[in-house]
Amino acid sequence: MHIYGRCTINKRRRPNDKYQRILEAAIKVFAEQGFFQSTIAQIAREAGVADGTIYLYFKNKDDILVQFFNYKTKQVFDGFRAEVNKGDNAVDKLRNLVRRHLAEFQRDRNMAILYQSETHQSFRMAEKQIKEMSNMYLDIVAEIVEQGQQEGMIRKNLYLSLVKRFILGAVDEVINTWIHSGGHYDLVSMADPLVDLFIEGVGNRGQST
Amino acid sequence: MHIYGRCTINKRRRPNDKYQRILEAAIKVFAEQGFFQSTIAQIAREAGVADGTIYLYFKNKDDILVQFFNYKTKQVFDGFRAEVNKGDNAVDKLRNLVRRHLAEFQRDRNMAILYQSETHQSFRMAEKQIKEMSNMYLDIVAEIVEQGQQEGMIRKNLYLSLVKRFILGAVDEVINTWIHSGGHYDLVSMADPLVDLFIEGVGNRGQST
Amino acid sequence: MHIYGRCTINKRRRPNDKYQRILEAAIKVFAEQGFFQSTIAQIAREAGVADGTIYLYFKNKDDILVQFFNYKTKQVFDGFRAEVNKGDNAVDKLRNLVRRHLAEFQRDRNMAILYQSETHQSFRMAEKQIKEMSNMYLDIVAEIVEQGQQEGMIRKNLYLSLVKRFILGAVDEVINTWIHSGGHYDLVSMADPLVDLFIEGVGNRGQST
Amino acid sequence: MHIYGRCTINKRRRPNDKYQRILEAAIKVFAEQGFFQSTIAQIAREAGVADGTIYLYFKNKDDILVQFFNYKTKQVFDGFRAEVNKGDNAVDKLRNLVRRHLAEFQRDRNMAILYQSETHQSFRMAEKQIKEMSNMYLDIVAEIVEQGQQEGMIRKNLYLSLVKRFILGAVDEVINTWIHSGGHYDLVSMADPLVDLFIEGVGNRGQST
DNA sequence: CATGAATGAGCCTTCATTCAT
DNA sequence: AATGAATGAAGGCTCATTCAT
Repeated sequence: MHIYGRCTINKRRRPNDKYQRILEAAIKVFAEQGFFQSTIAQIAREAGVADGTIYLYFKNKDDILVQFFNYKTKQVFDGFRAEVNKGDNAVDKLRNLVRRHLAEFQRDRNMAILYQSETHQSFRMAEKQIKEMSNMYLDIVAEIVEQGQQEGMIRKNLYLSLVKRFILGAVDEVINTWIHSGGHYDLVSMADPLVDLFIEGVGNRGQST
Repeated sequence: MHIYGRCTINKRRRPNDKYQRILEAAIKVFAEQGFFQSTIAQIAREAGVADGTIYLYFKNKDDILVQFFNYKTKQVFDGFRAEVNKGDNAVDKLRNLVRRHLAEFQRDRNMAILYQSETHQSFRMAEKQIKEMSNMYLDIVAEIVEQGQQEGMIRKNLYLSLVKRFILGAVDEVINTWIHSGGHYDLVSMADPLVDLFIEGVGNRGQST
Repeated sequence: MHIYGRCTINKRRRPNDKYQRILEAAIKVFAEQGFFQSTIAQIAREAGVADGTIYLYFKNKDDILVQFFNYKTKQVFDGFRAEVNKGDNAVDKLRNLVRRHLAEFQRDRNMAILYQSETHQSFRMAEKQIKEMSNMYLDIVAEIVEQGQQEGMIRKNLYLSLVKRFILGAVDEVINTWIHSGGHYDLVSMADPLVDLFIEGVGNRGQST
Repeated sequence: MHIYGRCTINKRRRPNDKYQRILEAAIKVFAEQGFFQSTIAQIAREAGVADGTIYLYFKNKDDILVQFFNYKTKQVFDGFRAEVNKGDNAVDKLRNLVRRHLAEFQRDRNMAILYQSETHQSFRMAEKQIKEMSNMYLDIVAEIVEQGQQEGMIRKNLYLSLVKRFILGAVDEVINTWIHSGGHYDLVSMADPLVDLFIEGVGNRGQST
């Protein structure tokens, strides 16, 4: 009995470990070579397991990508809302969102790379998950903007759904550039200037030059 | 006599025709299924030629993608500069750029899809071409911004390289959303509101709410 | 305990088995159709494995040929030296060499065919291995001849490097003829008459006719 | 009648030129890369004609090889007989044969390479032609040997069919070595020492060392 | 006669997935 | 649970051959 107890403890921990290891390994390999150019064998080697073992934790290759969005990315995006709520006003909240977004993607570069790649495909493996996450993000932005409008910090004559994309797109591209430049500079420091651009735009409002 | 005239016309057009037909077919197939999930056989069928014929015009599968950037996309981007120059001031120029950008990508949706996909990969087939084109775009934006600063329409305390990404990213995301929503609305109509956001931001500058 | 012993035996034999089976199958197919006209599918069918399995044991099609020379042929040629050493004098040694040569090639007709084919190509897949083996053979012959010269059984006014080719060539051709005639007569019985020709030549030395 | 005469002259010369050019080009390409690794396109380029033109003169790729044996090689071998007949006695004739053999193969190295390759294949494209030519050669040798036996220069207790292979094989191997060494030395100078070996063998006939 | 663009059958090789151990 | 050998379908690419010009 106590013999099996030991096993059970191991079983609940170990497999989970292995799930994590495989997922992380896959993210790394996918990030480096792209999903279709990565092989199960490469992921297995990176994870230090046998090829077949992967199929004990994932239905198939596609499923790894789905799990990436379901588990890894979801977690990150869920953190956004909490972070946003720490802000007092709309601008603070937006700043928190952008800062956290950049921070998380900087913290896990492989995730950042894979996320950027897969969300910009035409035929997306995890369409549902991506749409969901993207919508969550856009909803947060929408809420912030609407709150800001009520607070008087954000103007009202805005095409809201465009504003959402405008903000997400800018952040995305900042990340994308960071990725393709090798990721050697600090991404978070872009947050404040970026939010400033969102709020103020580039226009000169009548001040002297 | 005039009989032969007809023939000559045909003869000079044919080879070019086939290159074009294959390239267009490939762009369509790539756009629909992604580069790696597309097969030479599919492209050939779409183009109405035999599989082997493709290799008379392209070195290999990868080369088709490179040619896409070298030929199709390059042409589009080259048109941007001319369009920009038609503008009188910086804001006009920016508006022209964004409008043309959206118009071209709307005009050729498959190109838009493929361009968006491939430029956001981590391992990019046509890295050189993409970098070149991206830089050209960013240079144009930079020139516009600098001109705007001299004209007094754009404020001077700006992190220029961030502004470039900010603008490109927003446009990119607008296109991306349009693509994933099925491309059933007018993309060009987003140009003016978008440029407005670039210039004015979303902030409320002290007017009454 | 002894239970595992059985398993170990099986486990250690299996992989080797498949390597052998594929190699033998390949030799047979190559012998029958020639290297370039043979397909991986044919070899796989002959070996009773799937096409892909071949690539678990061989890098590619060319590698099978290289392994043939590295493994199969090398082994045969290594046996020559031992056989030669059993002879007392030079003529005995030569006789042993030729006899063993013919015997081995007769014993494995497919090997004989493949060896003859590939060593006479202009562009040889396994150039290095072939050169090495050929040189080993010629060296053996040279040693025999030199010993024979010291023993006084072989005359001294000889162009040694020509003698080597003279002997190897004659043996080769005897094998070649045997192959192309269907291999239905005894090859080894040619050894003694052949060595007699090497030693005595065809000339009539003044004896009465 | 005379009408056709004119045409015949033209027709028989011009096409013949091209036929020759293609055949020579093919021999060169085959010699360099082997039959199966050579392409019609390579041959066409080497001959300075279009791919399709080759099919006006040859039925297919295989046919080029057949024509090589039918035309090129046949011609060379036919010359052997005439050369042999110039000899007075058997040994002279043998010397003439070997000398001419080596001379012809030295004169056209590509022919030599191709001939050696193809005659040693197991599955031979031009089996009939090769057998025929080989037999012609062996017949000549047989005649010489028999004549020599009558003349008393060649001993009678010989296994004739073995002697034939013995001689052909030695010459073949001398050529083969010459080919694989780069063909930079004089092949014909091997003729006399080689014939000496045929006649005298390597044995020491009782003379003091 | 000559051309060379077009064809499409065929082959090598990869790799996701399975399953006996 | 874990393994990794085995599978075989699928795809990129080549090239002998044809045929309209």
